[in-house]
Amino acid sequence: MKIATWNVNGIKARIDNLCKWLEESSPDIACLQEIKSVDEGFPASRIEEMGYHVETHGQKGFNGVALLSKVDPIEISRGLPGDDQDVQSRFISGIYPTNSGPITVGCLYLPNGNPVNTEKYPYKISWMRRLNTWAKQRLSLEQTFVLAGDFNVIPTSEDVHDPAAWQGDALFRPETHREFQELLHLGLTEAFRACDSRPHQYSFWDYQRGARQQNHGIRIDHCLLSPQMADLLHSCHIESYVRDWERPSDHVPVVIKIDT
DNA sequence: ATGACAAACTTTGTTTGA
Repeated sequence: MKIATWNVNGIKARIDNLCKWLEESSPDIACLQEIKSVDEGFPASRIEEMGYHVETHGQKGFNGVALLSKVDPIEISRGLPGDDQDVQSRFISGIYPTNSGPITVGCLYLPNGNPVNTEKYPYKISWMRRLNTWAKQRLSLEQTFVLAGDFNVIPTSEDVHDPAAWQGDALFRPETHREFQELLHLGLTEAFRACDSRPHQYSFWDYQRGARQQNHGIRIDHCLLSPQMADLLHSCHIESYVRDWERPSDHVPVVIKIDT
């Protein structure tokens, strides 16, 4: 089965591209970020007509995440636990039946964190610690899960065109890398790197400065797998051609294939 | 140092993103 993550940068502006992509790529489960819509404004019916079940966790104007699936979920949970004051819609998780038993899919839009000298950066770091707690709890139960989404983390210098330009940026700071490594050290597998050792494979290109044409990108959309999920991993690839469609998102889908 | 592009709301300017 195919599980995909894609930051669509606005569902209302991207609905045509999304339907075209669902038709062509046909993921079994799709994690969407930055839907930038409240739940009532999400164009669910067009997606349902294509045979997908739709679950959203929206917000007015920005953020917002959604889970699309060919099979109905067993259970859906909205929001990342650990901070009752956090009103930003950045996390939704679902449990889905497969031939290999139930799997949990966590769809996340991790805070960007810039500018780093504002409250936005500590919010990012505390959000990463809450995500760590979420993962640790499920690892202790030996659950089969994937955390898929826009992590807003450039893992290494091989995942960015110009590392020097990103020094000090919230996506590339040592403390950000430390928190990302903490997640990996729990025993999670970063699917793309487990499958593909080539440097400079990107999932985001800025709209500005001809970044796509010059391949000035960054790899910030990731799939982190629990050991039980990593055992099922068949492959992982980035569908970068979607960036060249009319009116594209600045992110492209990242897809994992699982042997179930 | 920063914001050349895009999306959505606060709508003919502003906020946010990366």
